[in-house]
Amino acid sequence: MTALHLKTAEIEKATHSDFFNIAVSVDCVIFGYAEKQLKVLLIKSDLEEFKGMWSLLGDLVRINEDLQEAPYRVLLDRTGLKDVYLEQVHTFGSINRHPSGRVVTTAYYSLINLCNHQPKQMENEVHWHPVNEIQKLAFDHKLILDTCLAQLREKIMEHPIVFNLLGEKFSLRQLQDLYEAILGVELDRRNFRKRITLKNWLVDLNEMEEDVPHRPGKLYKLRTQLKKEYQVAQKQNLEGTLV
Amino acid sequence: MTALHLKTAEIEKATHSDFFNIAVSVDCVIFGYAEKQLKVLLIKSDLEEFKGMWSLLGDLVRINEDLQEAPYRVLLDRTGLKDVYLEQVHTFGSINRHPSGRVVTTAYYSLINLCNHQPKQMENEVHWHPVNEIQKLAFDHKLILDTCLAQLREKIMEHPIVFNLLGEKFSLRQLQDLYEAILGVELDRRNFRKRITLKNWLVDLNEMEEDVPHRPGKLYKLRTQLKKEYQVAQKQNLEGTLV
DNA sequence: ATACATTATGTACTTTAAACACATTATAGC
DNA sequence: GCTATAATGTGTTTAAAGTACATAATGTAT
Repeated sequence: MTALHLKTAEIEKATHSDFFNIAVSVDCVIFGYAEKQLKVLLIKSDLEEFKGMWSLLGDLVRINEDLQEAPYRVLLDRTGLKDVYLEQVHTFGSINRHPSGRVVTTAYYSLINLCNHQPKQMENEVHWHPVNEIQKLAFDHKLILDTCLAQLREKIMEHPIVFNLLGEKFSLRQLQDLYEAILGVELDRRNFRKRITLKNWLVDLNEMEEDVPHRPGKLYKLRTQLKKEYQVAQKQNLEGTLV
Repeated sequence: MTALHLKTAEIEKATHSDFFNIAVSVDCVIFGYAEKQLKVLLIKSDLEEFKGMWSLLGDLVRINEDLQEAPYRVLLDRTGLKDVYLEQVHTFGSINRHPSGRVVTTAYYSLINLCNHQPKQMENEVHWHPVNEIQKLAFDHKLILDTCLAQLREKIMEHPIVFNLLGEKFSLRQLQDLYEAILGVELDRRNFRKRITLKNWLVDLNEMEEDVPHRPGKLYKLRTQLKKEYQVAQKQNLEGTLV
């Protein structure tokens, strides 16, 4: 008879470490976008075994918080961002994935608007890294990053989620640059425009780009309806620095 | 400073229950196919709180096994099947999802050939249930089932995985019945044939159905190449009862 | 033999995707 | 101011894939 089929009274009598012998953590692949590059927020690992290497932001799940709330807490603590877009991707649980003990970790990726949020990010050895320049990371975090990136790539053509990486207003060129940065391929400008406009995700703002060294493009925003559904207002920043 | 950033020496000094206070389990949504219905293998819950209700097959992850091995062990123990097709879907970790304590569970679905494997299944209050007749289950298992079914539905048109639910040889009608059972919709026979044959998944065996009360259809099998990639030989049964 | 059910195959129409051409509107240099 | 340049905005053409629907072929049952 296995532990899960014990009755409550029995499970309480059992030795604590019989059941609670694996730690549970979350790791966040925090994606940002700047300089036409997809970036990920990393922290210097302070474990001896991974001295000098970079790792994802993560933490143990607390006894009094839901699993799905843990990544929100990690993001709030480390970046000051609230209500970001988060998606669970996969749970990694190889025996020796963490040198300090048995830790099973659930990976989430999040999409945040890098432009609006510079202040808190540089503290504590936390830095943005271009995704395609990352060769290896501490723990199994490179695998986790690759898994999250693959899932992100699969999702972006069907669901309007990349707008979490952009400002409120953007041109189609900016949007295409973003898609190209994520997918790692070049896209045909005319076909891209057609695919996007057919999805009816965007609203033409009847405004033009300003201060660009070429012919200004029209500005668009994500439809309000979809914004509610797929995009999360970054309240903290909206009430502060944002337009 | 959080636990994950403690150095190894420090983590060992800390109280055990500071870190290992959440149990980790796996739950398996075991899909089978019979009588033109998609079925799932369930067990009678023996927890007081869910007396008389059905639940998924699951177990705590052991300290000396990888997370991804745990569902294989559960399937081997409960059904006797080895090398089945398994896919991780999602991890559920709400605080109160398990009445006996804090348990985070990772859900997997598996596809097994129900025809080849009758012997061990009936022991221990384990039964097959038609998926579309299931109203509620113990714990959050109905949510887990729905999540796995949704993921299965998304995957089957792009990846040749449903063949794990069928025997070696099958007619296009049998294959269509299976797709209809999984998707819960009726499909046009002629268009279905076209879509499947365009994918180049099948090999025409130049054999016909036998003992059917109508005109026999051609028999096909999954291409060997794909079988290696997506389908796992059910060794135990292949060496025993199977053709 | 005939009626009937099921398999097997084909055709026309629509939608989607890919490759490519051209006109428009701004900046920059002269 | 004029022109070259570079980016934006809008097409067309062609092929591929998806949908709706029709017909012929092959078996069983009466």
